[in-house]
Amino acid sequence: MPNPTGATAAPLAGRRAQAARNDAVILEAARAVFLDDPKAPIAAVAERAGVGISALYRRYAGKEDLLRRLCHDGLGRYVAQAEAALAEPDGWQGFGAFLERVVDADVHSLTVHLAGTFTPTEEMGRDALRANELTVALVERAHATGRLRPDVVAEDVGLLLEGCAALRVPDPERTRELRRRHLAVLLAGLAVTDPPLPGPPPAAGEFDWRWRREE
Amino acid sequence: MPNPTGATAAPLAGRRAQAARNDAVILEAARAVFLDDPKAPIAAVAERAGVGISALYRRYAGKEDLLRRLCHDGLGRYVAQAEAALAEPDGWQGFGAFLERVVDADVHSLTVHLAGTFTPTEEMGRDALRANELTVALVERAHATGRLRPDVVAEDVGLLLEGCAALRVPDPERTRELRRRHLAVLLAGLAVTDPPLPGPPPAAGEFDWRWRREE
DNA sequence: GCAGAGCGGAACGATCCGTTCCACTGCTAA
DNA sequence: TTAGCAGTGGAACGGATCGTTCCGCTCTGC
Repeated sequence: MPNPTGATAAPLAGRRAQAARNDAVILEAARAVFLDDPKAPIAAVAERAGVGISALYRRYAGKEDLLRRLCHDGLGRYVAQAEAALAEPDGWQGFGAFLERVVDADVHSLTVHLAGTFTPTEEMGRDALRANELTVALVERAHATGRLRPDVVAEDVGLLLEGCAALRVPDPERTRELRRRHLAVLLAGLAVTDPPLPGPPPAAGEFDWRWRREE
Repeated sequence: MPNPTGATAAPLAGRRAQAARNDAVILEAARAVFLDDPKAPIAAVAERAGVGISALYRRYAGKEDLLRRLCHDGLGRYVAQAEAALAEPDGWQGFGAFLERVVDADVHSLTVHLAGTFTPTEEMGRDALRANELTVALVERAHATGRLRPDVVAEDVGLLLEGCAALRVPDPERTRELRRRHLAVLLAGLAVTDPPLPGPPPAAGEFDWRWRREE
């Protein structure tokens, strides 16, 4: 195959420009591939991006490095969405909109499902902590509106997201629709009702086991 | 193998007894292992059962055969639970109890998550069809009570189960508790409320793609 | 022109895993 | 008592997968 990059530089580009373009293309491809299957081979990323494997290894020290970057990005998105939600005037609506956006962007698959496949950096730990704080604030604010049933805790958010992220059909757009439907049921169930939830609520750190280094 | 000499009949002893015991032990181990990880190696099953690999291959033609058996078992459980639920007097309570039992027994992981890893038999097709019919009947009956929001369809059940089955922590007992909590939220959300669910409901067969042979 | 950045993709080595195979054990039937 | 064999444990094999390296090529920036 003599033709190098699939992305033909129509007018003028130069090797440097192509490299810069590949930066984005590869990252996007990696996101799509690992979102679909967290254990996908790295070759799949290269193929999806339309580049060779070398282009990948020029940018990342290895698979773990790429995964770490992806996961960190996801964490950043989560934090950004949470901050945006906290800026909304209505606490309950902000809470719902936050969940919807996170589910839509499949941020959960980028963070939790990728965790454990690499050794986390300190900065990621800090970001994870910040994400946690923001989630707590989000739930607190929702509680303040009186619309959220009182026995819901911040850690429940992880449960909801995990449940939504599990829904998956071959068509991505349809997946998004089904997840929204599921989330709508969940949100309806989270609104104030009479009977309290059964069992002790998820404790802090109970969903962190994927992050812990053990085997 | 008939039992010729009237000496012993009830308490099988010796090699025969071990074999009979292994039948159950292996099946149970397989269930536990593949429930935890649908792609687990077959050696893990043998190890968990405390037997050699030969003991496994004496009973099943191969991995696919074992998986098929396990999945078929799960399908049977689903059908049995559905039939039991249909026998309950209250349609809404029966619906909820059915979901709870299916989630508790992790039947979903045994059926849907194992599908696609083997070529299904005709009988499994028939059972799957029957499971579908029962689910429809269950939802219909729940609707008849007026407690279930009208825009919920039978295929939504798959969504709920998928969402619950996705919840998982290292401790199985805790996993069960968290799933119950999640299910309680979902059930609360399924009760009658004002706003209709967004998007078209999941269509029939939309979740069958795992069953289809394609790649 | 030319040095080298950037790239494609074959090749390599390390696992991993399903399956087969063989030696061994201790019932069971004669 | 003993020959035969059902039942078993586990090493060994062969195929597949995948991360990573490496080599030769192209084209750019100077």
